Amino acid sequence: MSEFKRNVELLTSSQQQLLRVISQSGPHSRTVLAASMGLSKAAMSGIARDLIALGVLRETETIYGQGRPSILLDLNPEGAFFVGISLLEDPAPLVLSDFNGNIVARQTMPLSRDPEVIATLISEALPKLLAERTDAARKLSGLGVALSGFVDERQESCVKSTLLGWQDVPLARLIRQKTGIETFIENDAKAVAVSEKLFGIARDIRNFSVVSFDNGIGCAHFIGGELYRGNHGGAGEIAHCTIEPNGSPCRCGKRGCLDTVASLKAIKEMAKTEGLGQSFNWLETEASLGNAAAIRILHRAGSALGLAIAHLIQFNDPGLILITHVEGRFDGLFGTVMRQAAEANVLPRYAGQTPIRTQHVDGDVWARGAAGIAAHNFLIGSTP
Amino acid sequence: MSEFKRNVELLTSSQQQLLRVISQSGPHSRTVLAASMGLSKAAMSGIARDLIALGVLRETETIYGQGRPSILLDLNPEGAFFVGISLLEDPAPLVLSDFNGNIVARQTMPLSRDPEVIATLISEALPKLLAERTDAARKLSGLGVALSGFVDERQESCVKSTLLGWQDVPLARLIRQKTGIETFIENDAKAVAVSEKLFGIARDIRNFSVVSFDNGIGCAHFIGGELYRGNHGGAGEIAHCTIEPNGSPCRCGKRGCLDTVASLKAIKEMAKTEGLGQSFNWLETEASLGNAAAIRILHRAGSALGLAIAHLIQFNDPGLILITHVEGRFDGLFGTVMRQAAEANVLPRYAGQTPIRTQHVDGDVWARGAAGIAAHNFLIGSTP
DNA sequence: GCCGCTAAATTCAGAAAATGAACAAACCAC
DNA sequence: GTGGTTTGTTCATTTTCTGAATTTAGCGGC
Repeated sequence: MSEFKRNVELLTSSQQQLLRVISQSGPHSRTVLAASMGLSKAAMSGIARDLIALGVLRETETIYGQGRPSILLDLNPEGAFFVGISLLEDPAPLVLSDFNGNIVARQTMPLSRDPEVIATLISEALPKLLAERTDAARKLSGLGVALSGFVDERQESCVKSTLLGWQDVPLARLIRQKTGIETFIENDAKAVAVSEKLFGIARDIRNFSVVSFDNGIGCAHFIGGELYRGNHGGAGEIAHCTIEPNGSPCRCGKRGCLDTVASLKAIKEMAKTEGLGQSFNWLETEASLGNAAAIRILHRAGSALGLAIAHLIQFNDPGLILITHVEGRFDGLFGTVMRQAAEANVLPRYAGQTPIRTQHVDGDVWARGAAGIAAHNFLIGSTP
Repeated sequence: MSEFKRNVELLTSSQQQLLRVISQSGPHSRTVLAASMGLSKAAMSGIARDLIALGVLRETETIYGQGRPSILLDLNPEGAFFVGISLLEDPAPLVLSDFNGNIVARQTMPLSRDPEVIATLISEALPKLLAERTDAARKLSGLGVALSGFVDERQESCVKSTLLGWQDVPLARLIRQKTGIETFIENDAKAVAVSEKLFGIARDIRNFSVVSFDNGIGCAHFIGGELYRGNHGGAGEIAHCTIEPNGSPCRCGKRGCLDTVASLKAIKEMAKTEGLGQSFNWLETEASLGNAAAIRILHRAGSALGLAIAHLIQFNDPGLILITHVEGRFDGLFGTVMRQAAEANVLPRYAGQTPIRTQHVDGDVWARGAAGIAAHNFLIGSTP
């Protein structure tokens, strides 16, 4: 299966640096890029020419100003392709993604809890996935896997996954051995953040945090244009920050975690114990009709999430908070209270300074994010 | 006065990169450094030779293993000198610091609120400071100023300082014009963090946070070996995170900020309203003797600080939390409660994983930190 | 105490990459 | 058009980096 392996070492360190700068700061002209890399225009000219010839970069927009117009250089969406796999669903989706995050092929495979079996299933599903786009297969440059749990700093081993029942499973190595493709694994929320940085709304923002709102609450930070994983790979674990001191017990062993109040799962459970319907949207509708219990639940959840986001802003001063969600809505009571709580609990001089965006995403976020992890390593991981 | 200006441009970008890597990751052998910079041992050999000849680097420890022993390369403390000035005290201290943070000369000057006057006072005090060590004066490579307030991302202008009554004051430019020395200004807590990274306990830790416990509570993060300033220069503002929802009003306009409960000033004020002595150490003594009011105050403050630190750990997963303090103690009730609260409010699997160290520092921290800011820019700021 | 063994650091010719200055290209404003 | 302005390219020169061989400095076994 090693015919899919692409030789990344063909790129010089300057070429890699250029890709890194573009992926971190967005498209720019040769002159700007040269300056920001500390190189001469002459050098940049040659590097850009080579990367365009290789099909990795391309010229996009032309910016007209005083003198000769400048031509923006950007990653060529067709320049490299990545496979992304999500282990959060059964069947597990496999996607083939280009450099813009467009999904050009899609497959599924059964989910297993046995790492060896997963590696085998992937290596069996890959030919089917790649058969749809043989041109992309030749430019395949990496494979990423998103899972729920903690991943070590090398993005190689799953340190702990409650969902999968794993502890210290070197999944990336197993898959790399079976497929011959450069493989990295990552926590689900971090994968989504990478995907938003490379493909989404956060393209040219160097510092931002993504909060993924789902049955659990995940979070990941980009700092200085790179994914910040923390010293033990645990950066962004806002779900278990104490938001209601002496609140309800959490499955983590503490009390009053954000997860027990504001996650979709918690909201649904609170609704259930109040004898209300278990759909988030139904709750929102009831709240808008004046149902006191629904209002109470959504208000409590929204304030909790808003307070956590306020802490995030106070602590890290990001340029953007991006809340992604598959289910649910942020245009009702929950979203309004969340925004109000966030505004009310940051320093007044910072209130309104940090945009909080919410974004509805489809069910392929995790797989697309996993592909993003591979792309991020292709771009950033190559030269530290 | 430009005879003090040192030409940094004499260093090639590889030389600067080497200094940066050493300052971020601590001393290492040539072979390790070559690998981590992606260079050949041959290239490293030459670069190291040149920097040693320039007096910027030096060989320190010899590590014996299998084969030829490796020799660690480290910054030469005598390789560059920096001036640091603190605008937090009156009179304002000026220190001349070497690359190890050793203060080799010290002066004071009167404090003013007029930026022009400050620049003039500095340019007048400098010759006195440098006269004590003419050898160091020749190697002077930068000047840093620490102040209480917000500083812009270029470390050039003070965006806002309540203490000094400033708004958008381009202090660094003024000082640079008067003295001819490369000048940077910085927030007090961030300056302390830089100083601990370059000179202190956090030398070879890439990700850590410093909490400065004083009349106010400051905080700054190092991420990826570099000071993280945040998108508006506000990263680390933990003092105004809401720790007691609907708590006492804070001077910032919100309620229940950490600052209103756990700062030295807040503790003293709470003691005052309870009719107790106003010294922190006295409170600790009383608490140990069973004084209920003293216990209550210290317990409340300690839990609040501990909770904020737990959030910090959950959000950013740093490799170290370093609490610096000039006054006060952390070996009594306050410190114990703080540690317990911090442990109790992080994910159980992370509890105990993040060391929390407390460190008593002398009154020159701010000035030394300011010198560190200059050194940090000399090392890191040169090539982004 | 000598002989391999290992790994760090150095040397040096050849290869690779970056520079600088001059130049071509593309647009705006008048 | 024509002058002004800024981007991007070309190419000989200079700087920097690499690769392989070599030297250096200790370790361990006998």
